[in-house]
Amino acid sequence: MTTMQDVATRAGVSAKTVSRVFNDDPHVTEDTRERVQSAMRELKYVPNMLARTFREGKSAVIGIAVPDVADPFFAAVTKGIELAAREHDMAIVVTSLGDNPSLEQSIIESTVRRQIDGLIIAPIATDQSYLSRWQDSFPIVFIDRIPTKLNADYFVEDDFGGAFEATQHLIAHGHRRIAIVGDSTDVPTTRLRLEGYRAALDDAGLENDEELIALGSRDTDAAAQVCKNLLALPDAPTAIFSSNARFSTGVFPALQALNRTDIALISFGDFPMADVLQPSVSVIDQDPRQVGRVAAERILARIAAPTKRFRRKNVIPVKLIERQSCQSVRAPSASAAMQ
Amino acid sequence: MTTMQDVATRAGVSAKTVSRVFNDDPHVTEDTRERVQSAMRELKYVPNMLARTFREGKSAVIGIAVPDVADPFFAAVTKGIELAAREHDMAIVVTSLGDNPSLEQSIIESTVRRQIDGLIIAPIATDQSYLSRWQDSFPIVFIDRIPTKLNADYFVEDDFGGAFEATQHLIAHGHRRIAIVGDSTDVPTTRLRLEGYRAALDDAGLENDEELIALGSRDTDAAAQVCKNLLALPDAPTAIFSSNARFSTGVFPALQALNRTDIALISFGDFPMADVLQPSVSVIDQDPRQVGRVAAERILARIAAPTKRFRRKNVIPVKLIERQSCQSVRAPSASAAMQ
DNA sequence: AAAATCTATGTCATCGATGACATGAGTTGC
DNA sequence: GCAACTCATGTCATCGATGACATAGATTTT
Repeated sequence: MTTMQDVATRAGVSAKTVSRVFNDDPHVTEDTRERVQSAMRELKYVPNMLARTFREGKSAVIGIAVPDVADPFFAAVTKGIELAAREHDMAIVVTSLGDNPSLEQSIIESTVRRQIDGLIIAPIATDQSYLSRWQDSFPIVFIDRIPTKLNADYFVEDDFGGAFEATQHLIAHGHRRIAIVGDSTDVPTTRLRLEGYRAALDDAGLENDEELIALGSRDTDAAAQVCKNLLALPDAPTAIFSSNARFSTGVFPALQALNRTDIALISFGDFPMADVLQPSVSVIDQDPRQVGRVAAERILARIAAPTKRFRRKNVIPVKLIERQSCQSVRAPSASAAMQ
Repeated sequence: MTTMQDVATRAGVSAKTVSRVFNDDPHVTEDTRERVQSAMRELKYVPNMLARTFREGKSAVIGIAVPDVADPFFAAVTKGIELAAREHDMAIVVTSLGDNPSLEQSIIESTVRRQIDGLIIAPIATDQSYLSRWQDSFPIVFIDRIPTKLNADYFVEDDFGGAFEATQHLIAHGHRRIAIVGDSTDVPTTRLRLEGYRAALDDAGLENDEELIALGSRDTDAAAQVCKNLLALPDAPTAIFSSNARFSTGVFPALQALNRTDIALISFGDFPMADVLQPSVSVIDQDPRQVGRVAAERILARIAAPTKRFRRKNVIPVKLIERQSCQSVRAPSASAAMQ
């Protein structure tokens, strides 16, 4: 590993002068500059960023913590963050939080030790108060899910609005018995989506049948099972609102396996191939890449202007993409109910 | 930011003693240890990893460079690497190389400056000789694509074998005119898959019709277009071998749009929802998570035993997952040709 | 009892780059 | 001709943690 001192010796100057050349300090003669530069080339000098950033106390790194990097939604968010970060020569350190909320804090702490300059987190636990001690060391931005027991910037999708619109859409297509499938209401996102769902039903004067509220699934397979159970009910739903994209990839195959593609389906969150499935699946689209970008830009803005005030709570609008999965009224009981 | 010195002052000892307590050095009296520990707690001391790793010259970070983090294949690879890395308390710095080969080197260099302890790369350029200068600083492992103009460890899927098997599978189902769709043959991976395809045709005594070799697409949309052109040929193919998963997500919708799901399709690389499409798509499965894990383990093994010798070239077997998309002979011309 | 050994703790230097400040040579102005 | 400046370059200290080595008591060995 070549250091500045090595280059300095080779060029017959002091390390400081090499530093000056490297940082384009104007107070260096053309002659010296050239000698240093060729020494750098000969020795293939590559700066040790660790040394520089350690001195600055910063690392030029944005930490990212999401439930799962391999999830298409978070993968796209990560991409958005990366592209924004690169424009400022910052790198990203990515961490998956997994699905065990009790590990969140320790995973985050091991990231924080690396002196990150900012943290973007989509939390899985129900208490982020442990983050407060770092709030004046570096900016923290929440995405997808709002912080709990902590005040911090966040960028979330319009969970309530999207769920409301999705449910309303199903109602407009004649459905009266609409189920909601999703994970636990411990997740604020899910809670809001449930509220949106309820509000839409209320708005239409429809009953909130608790039997149709099938939340609490832990993974895709569980969601598929829940879906099967719903359809086995005496008074089964004619439509399903899947409150997150990951579970939709479980619900859809389940419907297909039961040969019940007559059941309408709408998904909160687009997912790969949703547009070419048969029937193609209507979704509430969230534009994850954009979420990543705005979160990264907020981090960068806060780094650049630590005292400036910003809007804490940011709700990103979502968009209904209508496809086939709830286009026609396929539910006989629903049309009967309309009379 | 609390430093060891702060803790030391609070506990009335020297920084070194704090360091000893932190690193479980046995030469500390129980009394001192407790005093230091409670000082740490009171001051919420979090070690500055940057300082420690800077001193060691290492960063406890594995760099990952892939064409696109948001691609499901590479997202899964990344996850595999992350899980293996975490077991050794290492973090991952992820970078997307994009699709401009001329940027590869500079993107890698900015990652290397961070004193990474290892690099896992799925390259996009056709010359990695620039990496040679770091080969004795830290281990480098290639995945998915073999290095060009450089000797380094690699873990690739069995491109030739997988393509051979896929093509043979189509042939076994009665297809005689089989097209191959994919990106440029500049990509070694694609070249090998083309060879596997050709070998299978040769084996079966079938002609290699250059008209059916439709490589060189740059993205998903281009692949879709190529697919349309193929079907417009006077003597159109009855089956398509899509040489990568990303393009399959373009080819499938194209077939669907043309209402030509009678055309058999097999994809090199599984992709989300491939199993629930109609028809579900047969694939050559690569197990990206495992690729990530073995690559990470190699990096860790090389760090642990720098002089030990390892197998450089590693080919990971692939597995044909048979689904509906080429189950039955739907190609009339093919069955006619069999007579 | 002196010497050898061990124990708990401290002091100092170090990793690489870079700010603060110093130095010495050259230039300008009166 | 010398003060006042400018400019190129050097020296030193620093960031936080930690190895190498030192020291001062306590304990054991002979």
